[in-house]
Amino acid sequence: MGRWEPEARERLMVAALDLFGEQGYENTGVAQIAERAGLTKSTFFRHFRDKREVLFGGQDELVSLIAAGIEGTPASAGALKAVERALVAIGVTFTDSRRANGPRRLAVIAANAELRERDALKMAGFSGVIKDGLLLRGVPEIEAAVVAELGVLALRIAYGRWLEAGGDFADVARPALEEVAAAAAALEGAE
Amino acid sequence: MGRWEPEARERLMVAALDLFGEQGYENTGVAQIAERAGLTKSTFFRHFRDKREVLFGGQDELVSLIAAGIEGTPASAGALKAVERALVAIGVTFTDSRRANGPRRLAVIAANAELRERDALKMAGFSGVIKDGLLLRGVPEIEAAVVAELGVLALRIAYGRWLEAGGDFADVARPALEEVAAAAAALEGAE
DNA sequence: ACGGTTGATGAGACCAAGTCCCATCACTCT
DNA sequence: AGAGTGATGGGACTTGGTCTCATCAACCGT
Repeated sequence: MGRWEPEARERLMVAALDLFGEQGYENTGVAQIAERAGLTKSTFFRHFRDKREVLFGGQDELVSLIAAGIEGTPASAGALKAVERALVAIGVTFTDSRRANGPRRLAVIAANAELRERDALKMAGFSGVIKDGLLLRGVPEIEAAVVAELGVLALRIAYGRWLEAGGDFADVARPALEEVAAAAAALEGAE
Repeated sequence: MGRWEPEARERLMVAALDLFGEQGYENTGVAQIAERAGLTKSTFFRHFRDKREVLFGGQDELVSLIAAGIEGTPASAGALKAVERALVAIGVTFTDSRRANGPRRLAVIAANAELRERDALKMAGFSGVIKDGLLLRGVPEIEAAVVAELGVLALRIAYGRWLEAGGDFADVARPALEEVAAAAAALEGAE
């Protein structure tokens, strides 16, 4: 059965999310996920490097979009503007179907330390691309690191709001970044 | 042999770092680490929840110190000042022996995705305690998140400099936080 | 000195994640 | 039809991680 059925990857992701939600991430075996998708363990690991990645697919695409968004920003613009363009750029991947699964996905990740690890690394990856992109534009080291962290924070905030409210991701990303930047600029000195 | 020898945990950490450096993290088995320490696999997992944690011990202590550092800051002080106190507070754990192993440890972590994941989660954990501590002080949500991220960034920067230069951790942590805060305050708007 | 208790360890069975290798089947092209 | 291609099935194998039970040294009270 199921052999050569299209979208094996999609089927695996759906099956995994369903099972994780029903019985928890740790109580769900890879073989079980594959079975529900009409496939086998071998095929699962052909599509995903490990069990976690079935929940974190598409990161490479986001990284590319972020890098492109920064690189495509006029050299005259500031670092924050470049990050804003990056956040807007990734909006194209935030589709309705992703939004539908978002809350379940977040709940599963929040309930498991192994998945939180992967999520943290994913965010660190975003931060890294942003920082590297800014360094290429000549932004000083510390400023690049600061803006990268603030950008990722804005991304997380915007993602949460987008899951709740829907609509165009850019419409939540821009205000989120502005709020974060405003909070940063308003800080009093530490001495 | 080696039964009841003191500091089994220490011996395991040293053996692990040695073996990871010699032959890589992935080519080193838990049984091998335990053997070099004169112990067994069972005992290894009694001291560390998993293979990675042998490189990340002491996080709980840091988290406690951070929380205490923030809580012990006068309510009149700003968020940045509380974070500064937290960074100074963790300085007591940065001993000479830790500094001696630091570079090797960083190299091993950098070379392995699994370990980078754990490291990223560790940093996210720090960020979380800081943020929670600031929220308890009445700092607004966004500002707390911003300052927490900046604090962790300063922590990473300070740790790198401390590994190079040595001395009192507080003497590198304070300037690092000031630089980060200054870079954040100097940002131009995103519009 | 003796026996019981405690606490860390040893030993081994066991499960699941992840790797490898090879056979198989559907589809395509010539 | 026959060969090639690419995704899949299947099973052996390694290793991280869990669990249970036995063991042994130190301590403690009588």
